[in-house]
Amino acid sequence: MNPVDPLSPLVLVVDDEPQMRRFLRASLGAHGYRILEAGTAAEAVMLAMSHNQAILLLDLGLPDADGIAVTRGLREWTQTPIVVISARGREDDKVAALDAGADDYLTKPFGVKELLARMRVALRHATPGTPQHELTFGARFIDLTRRVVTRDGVEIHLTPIEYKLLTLLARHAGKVLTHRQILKEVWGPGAVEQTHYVRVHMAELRKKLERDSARPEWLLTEPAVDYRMREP
Amino acid sequence: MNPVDPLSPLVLVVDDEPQMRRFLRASLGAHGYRILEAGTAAEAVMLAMSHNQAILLLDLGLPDADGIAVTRGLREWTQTPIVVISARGREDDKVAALDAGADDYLTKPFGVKELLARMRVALRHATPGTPQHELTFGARFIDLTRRVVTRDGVEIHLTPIEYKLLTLLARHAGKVLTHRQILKEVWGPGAVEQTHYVRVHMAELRKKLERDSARPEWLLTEPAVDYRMREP
DNA sequence: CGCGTTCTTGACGTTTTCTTGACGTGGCGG
DNA sequence: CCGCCACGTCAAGAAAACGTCAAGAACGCG
Repeated sequence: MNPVDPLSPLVLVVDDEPQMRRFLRASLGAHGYRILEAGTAAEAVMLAMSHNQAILLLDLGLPDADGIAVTRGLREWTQTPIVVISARGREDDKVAALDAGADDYLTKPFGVKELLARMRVALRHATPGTPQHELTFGARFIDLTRRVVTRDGVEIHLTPIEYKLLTLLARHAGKVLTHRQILKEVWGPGAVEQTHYVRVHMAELRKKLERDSARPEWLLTEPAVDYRMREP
Repeated sequence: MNPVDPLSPLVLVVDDEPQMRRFLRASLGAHGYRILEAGTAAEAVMLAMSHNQAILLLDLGLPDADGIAVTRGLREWTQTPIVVISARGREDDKVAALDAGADDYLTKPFGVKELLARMRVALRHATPGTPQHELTFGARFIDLTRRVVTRDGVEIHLTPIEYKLLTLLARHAGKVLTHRQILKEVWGPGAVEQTHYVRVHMAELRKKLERDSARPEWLLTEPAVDYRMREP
């Protein structure tokens, strides 16, 4: 799995020890996960709210709050799987964490392979039907897990290139992308000169997604540079 | 919770040691669970098919079959949570069991409180009130326990590969699956390049399941990506 | 061993998608 | 005002992907 593939699950790692974070970043990154890191409970909650991560790895020994309370707090508003990683191995700790809403509990030290296996379990539990990765633009939805795009509730068929192009722009919404960047990502590094490709396929995308393709609301042109998608 | 309340969760305990079963019967019974017991894999599968238990506690060291294989077999047709309880504590054993479809893995000896907590986690993961032993789409039914497919009430004979292909698509209804994913799941990781297989067998499936195989209503093609089953 | 079923493989026609070139439009500076 | 440049549009043909059929290999079973 490509590390920057938008379909690879986003993991929010919460641990105050930089060493542990480095370790997890390396291990998970090598297995195709995208990582988000937090060192405090406050940071963790903030990131959890602003990002649509697929799973959360939570250390209980945080400097600014009790991990059990953090878990309970998260469960008030999100169902993202939470795997607790803790140095505390007492049975009561496990029971408390699991009853607070955690989905699994691993005691340090643990094996990476077991962690990955338990993460896979947690990820496949994610209730089917609820997309973990969804992007919204106006009345348009991009369901990244199902690879389905809808507009006003109606499904829109996109060819592979159109879909790639759209997700690329959507992931970098608000940012201006140059021809070279787009061509490299969608067509591969060999086609960096074919600026024509982008124009043709962008036109096709606009026809399908914009109300009036002559006056685009979302897929905007940045003259002399290239394209940009409006932020939601 | 009243111990004899018919609404209390039914637990299928699979372990060949009578002592262990007695222990679990007592512990779980005291917490209001109803118990069903099996000492062999064959017994376990039979009971699992005839009863609608809420959760399954499975010992890996059974006399007549490998616990991993039992797990995999059960996962062909049921989504009942499976908590593995094993004396084997090696990381590879855990990974194998979890990847085979188990939802949790406890190493003997374990604390009852932890077991109960993990059972609560597994139970709250279970999709509320829907024991998925049957899939429906249109006038077609897939009975996963009996491995029988019907259309308009008439039974349809499917070859093993067709059945695998159909259940794969049906379980991921709505999601677009790439030919790589399909080939890996149905034919195994070695056949990832043989995109032809899918086309031929998909055609066969459509002939049997669709009214007009030229204009499929359920088994849809996603050009240049692969296939997708319409959601019910 | 012979039978029927299922799977693999190849060939070929059809459909969809991509590329490519021609041409139109509009802003901007000379 | 004109021409340049970058972008937008359209359509034709090439390329890739898909659907179908059928022959032969592999498999399981009596």
